[in-house]
Amino acid sequence: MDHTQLELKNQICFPIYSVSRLITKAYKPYLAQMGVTYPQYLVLMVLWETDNVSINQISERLLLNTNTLSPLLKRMEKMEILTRNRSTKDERTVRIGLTEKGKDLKKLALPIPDKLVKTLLTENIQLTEVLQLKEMLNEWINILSETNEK
Amino acid sequence: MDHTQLELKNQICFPIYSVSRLITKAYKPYLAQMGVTYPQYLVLMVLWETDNVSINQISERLLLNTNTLSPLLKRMEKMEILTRNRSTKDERTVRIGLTEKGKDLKKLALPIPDKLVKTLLTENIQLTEVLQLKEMLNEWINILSETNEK
DNA sequence: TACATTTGCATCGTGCACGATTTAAATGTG
DNA sequence: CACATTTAAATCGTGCACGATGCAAATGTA
Repeated sequence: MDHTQLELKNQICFPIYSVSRLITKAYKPYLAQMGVTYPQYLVLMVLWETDNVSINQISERLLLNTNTLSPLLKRMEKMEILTRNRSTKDERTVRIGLTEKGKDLKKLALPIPDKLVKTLLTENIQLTEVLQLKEMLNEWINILSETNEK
Repeated sequence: MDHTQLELKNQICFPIYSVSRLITKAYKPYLAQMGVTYPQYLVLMVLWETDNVSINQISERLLLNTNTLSPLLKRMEKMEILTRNRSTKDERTVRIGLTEKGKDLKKLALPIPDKLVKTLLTENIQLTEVLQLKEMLNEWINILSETNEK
C-alpha cells in the first residue's frame, strides 16, 4: 500500500499550520509595541472598521467562537483598549466599543502590514501569486466553515 | 492617510490563520477515531517515517519547541502510543519510540489525507494550484524560520 | 583537572482555541 | 398568558503554543 501521502513533505495542511504560527511569531515584535497579541490585533482591526459591535458580530467576522472571545475581550477591557456594555434593548448582547486608547493604537498599527508584506515578498514570490493564494484561501474558508457547521 | 491595508479583507495573514484553524477542525472527526489531536498526529507522521528519534529531531521537523513537545509527548506516552527513554550514550537526550499501538494507528491514518484533499479540491481549485500554494508556503517557512531566529 | 559554556529537555505562567454545558433574556406558539 | 424554544454570552476543562527560566549532562578550554 502507498504511504507517501502520509509523509510530512507531501502534506498541504502542515505548511499552512506552520506558516500560520510563524506569521504570528513574526508579528510579535510589532504588536509588542502596541501591547497586544495577534488575536487581539484582529479584534482591533474589526473595531477600527466598525466600532460598537456585538460579540457575535466579532465572532462572525473572525470565525472565532464566543468562548474564545469572551475572556480575550475582558483582557482587552482591563487594558483599557475597549469597553463592554450590555445592550439596553437586548440584555443578552454585549456591545464592544473602542476607548480613546484603542482608537489611538491604529496609528501604531498603520505601518505594520507593509513591514510584514516586505518580509514575505521575495524575488521568488510575487504579489500576484500572493493575491492568488488569498483567493484560494478565501474559497477554502467558505468550504470549511460550511462543512464545520453542524 | 490610506487605511485600506488595515482592513481585514485585504490581509493575507488572517486567511492563513483562519484556514489553519478550520483545517485542524476538519481533521478532528477523523483523528477522534484514532484518539489523537492534530499536533499529536503530526508527531505520529514523523515517527511513522523515522522511529526512535530525539525530541530535538521532532522539534526540528515540526518547527515546534521542546516546551510544547515535552508535555504533548508525555500525554502520548500515557496513552501508550509511544515510549520515552533517556539515551544511555547521552543522558540529556530522550528517545521517542512507537509502541505497537502507535504503529497500528498508521492503518487508521492511511485514508485520512485523501478525505481531506477531497474536501479541499473543488471545480474552482485544481490540484496544480494547491501544489503551487505548497511551494509558496514552504518558501515562507524558510524565510520566517530564519527571521524568527535570534 | 578545574571551570566556563553549550546542549537537551523540563517547568512555569500566560493566552489562546474549542467542545460541552450553563444562564438568562428574548422570541415563538397554543 | 403559560411555556417551550431559541439566542447571546459566559463558564469550565483540556490541550496546545511559546517566552522565560531552570537544570543536569556533555563539551570546550586553559
